[in-house]
Amino acid sequence: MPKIQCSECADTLLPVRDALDVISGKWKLQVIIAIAAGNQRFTEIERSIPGITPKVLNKELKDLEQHYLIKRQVLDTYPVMISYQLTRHAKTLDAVIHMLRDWGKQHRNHIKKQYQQT
Amino acid sequence: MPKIQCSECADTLLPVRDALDVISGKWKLQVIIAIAAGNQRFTEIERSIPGITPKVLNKELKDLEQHYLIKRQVLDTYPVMISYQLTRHAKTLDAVIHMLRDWGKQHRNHIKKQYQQT
DNA sequence: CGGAATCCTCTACGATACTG
DNA sequence: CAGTATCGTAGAGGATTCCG
Repeated sequence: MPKIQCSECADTLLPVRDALDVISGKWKLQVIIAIAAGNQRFTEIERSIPGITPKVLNKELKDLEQHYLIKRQVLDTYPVMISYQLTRHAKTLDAVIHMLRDWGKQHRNHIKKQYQQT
Repeated sequence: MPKIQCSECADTLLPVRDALDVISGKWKLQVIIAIAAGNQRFTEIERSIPGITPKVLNKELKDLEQHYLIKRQVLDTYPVMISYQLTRHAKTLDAVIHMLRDWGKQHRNHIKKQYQQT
């Protein structure tokens, strides 16, 4: 008999899953960082992320837009240009990213130490 | 020409990726929570997580052990029993999980508001 | 320029059954 | 009890080419 059913922690699991959906995957974070760094146009972003293909970038941009993390803007030029920019909502991710980065570093150190001991 | 190359932020990307590797995926967090909740034995954990199969649980447990998040202990009984427990290192994940949960909640609210406006 | 179309591979995850 | 073995599926991501 299980001591505690996990159903009660849906209150934790669901939001965490929501958050992870937004930032996990191979490219999402790199795209966010690329735009945060000042790259606004499709090709600009594409070239700032080595290895990404236009198809994948396109999909990531759409995903991020659906999550209201970036805004797509059609510039009235000829030829038409597209500008992508982070929303205010996207900036609230900063703290999360920093925390993940710090824990990730600590984790890697921990692993290394354990490895040296054995 | 890209304004800023993403290579410089490997210092962020790599640790974040390390952290995400540990907690992303459909089951990792549920397993951690199940063990934190007091389930120690394989079958106990299995029954506390609806829908998980032994094969998948086994893989997750091995992954978590490799990351030094849980410890596998063979109990000297007959028949032999196995006990899984969180390490001290695993507890350092708490802050990360709470942050993800909070941001996830806030994110869901944000989405809902935007949806109502349109 | 900013994509869309097509085809492909690889890994996470699942169902079911079996074993020391 | 604590797993393995086998088979199968879906989706993420990749390579290449083409389009308005």
